Amino acid sequence: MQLARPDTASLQTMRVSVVDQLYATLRGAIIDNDLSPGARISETEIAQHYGVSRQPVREAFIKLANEGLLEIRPQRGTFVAKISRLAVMDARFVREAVEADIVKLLAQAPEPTLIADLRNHLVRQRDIIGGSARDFMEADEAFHHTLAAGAGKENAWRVIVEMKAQMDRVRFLSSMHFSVARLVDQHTQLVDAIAEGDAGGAEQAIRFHLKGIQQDLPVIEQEHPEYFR
Amino acid sequence: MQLARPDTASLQTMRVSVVDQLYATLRGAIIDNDLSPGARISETEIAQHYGVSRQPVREAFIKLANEGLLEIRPQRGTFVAKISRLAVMDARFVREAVEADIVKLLAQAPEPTLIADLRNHLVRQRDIIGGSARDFMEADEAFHHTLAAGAGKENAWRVIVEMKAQMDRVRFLSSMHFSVARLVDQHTQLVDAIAEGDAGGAEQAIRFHLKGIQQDLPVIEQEHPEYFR
DNA sequence: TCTTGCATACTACCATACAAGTCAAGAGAG
DNA sequence: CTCTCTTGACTTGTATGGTAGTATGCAAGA
Repeated sequence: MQLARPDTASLQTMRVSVVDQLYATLRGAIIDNDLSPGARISETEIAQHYGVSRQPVREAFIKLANEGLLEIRPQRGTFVAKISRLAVMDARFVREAVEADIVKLLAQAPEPTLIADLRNHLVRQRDIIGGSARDFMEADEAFHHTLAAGAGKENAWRVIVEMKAQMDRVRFLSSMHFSVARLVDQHTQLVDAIAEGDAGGAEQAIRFHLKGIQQDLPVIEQEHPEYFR
Repeated sequence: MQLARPDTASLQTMRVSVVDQLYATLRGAIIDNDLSPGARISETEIAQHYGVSRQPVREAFIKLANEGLLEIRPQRGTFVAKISRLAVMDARFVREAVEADIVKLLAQAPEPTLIADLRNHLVRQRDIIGGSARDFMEADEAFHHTLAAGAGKENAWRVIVEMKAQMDRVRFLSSMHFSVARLVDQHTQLVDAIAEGDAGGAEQAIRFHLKGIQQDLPVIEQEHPEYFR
């Protein structure tokens, strides 16, 4: 993975600060387990690797630490945060609470254009069945984002994205376990309930859907105990 | 407000980094409206004021910007974020969703020690009636924190704290409007419902309680339009 | 064998210097 | 007077140097 160098970067890309590029790159690497929980990384090392100074690296580190993805131990080093069972479960809890209220809102006043949009997502998701886990995770994120955006809760979506980061690390590790088809079925039930204006059914569907990780977590913890705190 | 200087700081206080001290100080100043929405602040200015270099100030700024309390405009300046009606409403929405699920959990298995703890909070809150708004806001925060902690959702509480920051700025401005007695009554109804194991009642109580800001917001926006985006 | 002291090589934290973008005031031309 | 351009004083972004705290390995001693 190569970060755009100042000299090679054109004027357009200069709009995005070095910090933001580093942040996005490192965040993706952590979630995709390219940087494994517990791994040690240093400001100097990353700075040299991408050909930038230590300062923007440091600031990217701070952002990731705020998100719970890095652990900065003063004068000791910086490490990819090990997965905390409690942190994942709490993230799941928050996400369920927020998304439940979102789909209730949607079901109380179903908009045909939104329903159509969601059904398009479902079609795309079915195409992915049997494909790569990475592709499905992206499609899944787009689907849930559409739900939040449809309810006019873009700011709430930001919260969910933060929570998702914790969960997605587990998701990625468990990508060989979960059945994409089953998840798409759950999405379908959710959309159906929203379309019918069945707020209770929609709430039940999303809550059940988001409880899925509760089954994966213990399995992953047993398979990769070194990734857990 | 004076930041501890390195030479005066004893060995114990050295544990807290300059960044964290600045962050806490500035955050409080913003919420208390000492730094008003739209106000311009610069890294250099703050650094000189507290006798530190620009770097820790900058990092504190970044943290506050991530929280939506500052707006950093590259090469232009840094400003206290104006209050966004949508951001406040979304923060309220997220908070209601999360706290609703928390109190449902509590009501499903009421713990006598927690109930007693909550009732102690209520007593203290009644003592504050007629007192300063600042005192009540602290007591209110402690009460809601006890709810989250009682459900074992400390990580969820962190999310709420972030959301609260947006709301508290409005709260502080509207402190001459709201009736502390009414809020304490709502807290009492909530605790009663939890104690009785009435999950539905507890949920209804917290949702109603947290909708209060919806009445304050338009009033504040009319009184201080310059604070809003 | 185990402990203790110390040299050494790291680390992140903070200070400082430089670079680059923004904006407004003012000089100068029309 | 009005418009344009330039200049310079800001701003934040990035680079680099210095400092104190921490881990580690080794040597000396119990």
